[in-house]
Amino acid sequence: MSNPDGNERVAAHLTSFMTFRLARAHNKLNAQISHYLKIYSDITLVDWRVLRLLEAMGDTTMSQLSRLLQMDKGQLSRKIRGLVVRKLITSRMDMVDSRQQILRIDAAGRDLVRHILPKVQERQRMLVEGISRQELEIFLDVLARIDIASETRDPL
Amino acid sequence: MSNPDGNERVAAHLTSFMTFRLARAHNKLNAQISHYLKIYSDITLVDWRVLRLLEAMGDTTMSQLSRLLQMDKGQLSRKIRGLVVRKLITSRMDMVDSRQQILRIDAAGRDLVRHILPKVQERQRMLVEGISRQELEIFLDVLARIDIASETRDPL
DNA sequence: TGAAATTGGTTGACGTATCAACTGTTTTGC
DNA sequence: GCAAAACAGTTGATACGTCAACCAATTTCA
Repeated sequence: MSNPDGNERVAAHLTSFMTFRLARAHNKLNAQISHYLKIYSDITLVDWRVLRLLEAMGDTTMSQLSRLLQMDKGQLSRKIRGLVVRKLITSRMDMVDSRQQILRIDAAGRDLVRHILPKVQERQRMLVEGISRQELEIFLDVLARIDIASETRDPL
Repeated sequence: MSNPDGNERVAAHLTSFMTFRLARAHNKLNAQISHYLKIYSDITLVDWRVLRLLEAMGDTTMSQLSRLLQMDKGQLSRKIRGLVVRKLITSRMDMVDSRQQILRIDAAGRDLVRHILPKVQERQRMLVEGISRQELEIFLDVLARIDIASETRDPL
């Protein structure tokens, strides 16, 4: 890894504030999409992600959602209850493993997703406007690798 | 480890959505760095970012930090107060514009940054291990463009 | 088989983020 | 030069995220 031509130094410079920039972009993206969701519905960003996942995946469980969304299971538990109360999703006990419950999106939830999705996709399109496919692929690839690398919690 | 059934496969397709992936990576990175900060100090992630910025920028103001961190000014106000109380930074009134106050990192704050920074940089290095310089440059460039694009709040 | 460990989910406590209202200060524009 | 607008920062209400304790069901393995 050590490189006499200063590549490492340059890389160090590049990566300084990398997570900082990522956090910044993330915050702005969240603020933007929350704003849109507020205009077009009365659901929050997390609600949206849960509904979107349930719509795409079909039946699933809380712990699976928790892993996918990389979200606290306690918080998710409360969010799920809210969605059930609002009749956007349903929850029934799993007959095989009675610890878990099977979540399914309801007709109303599906309607909501289908109403909002085009607008979200349009925003998505605007975000990546002017970015080439190749650049986007590299971006997503690097992001995925960072995602994986951020799993280790070994002391440094 | 969870075995990849059909649901996971569909979910993998769904997570190809960029903001979703970005949020996920962001959450994992935050959890990881907060964990490290807890081990090596008693400051939070936001505290760290403020100190790091102040150390790198020299004197600045709250509103400038708010813009840079893309963070709520109210919350920042409370965080700043905490840092001042702990004598990690100082705050004095701007003689030219008495609305604002000038923030500066204190010796103790600087020491803290210098103590933690090497460990943060080491983690940073681990994160980007195996990613070429060119890929990194593209990644950061795309990130910057997404950051800019996420500013618009025009109705879709 | 049965004790110990793991897993799915709930709840409470507490810190943090967000939104809005508010004070005081400076700038803008007629 | 003055009223209106914009700006810097503070505070309060409330929603959200995080951590840890906990219960019940299931799996592990000596």
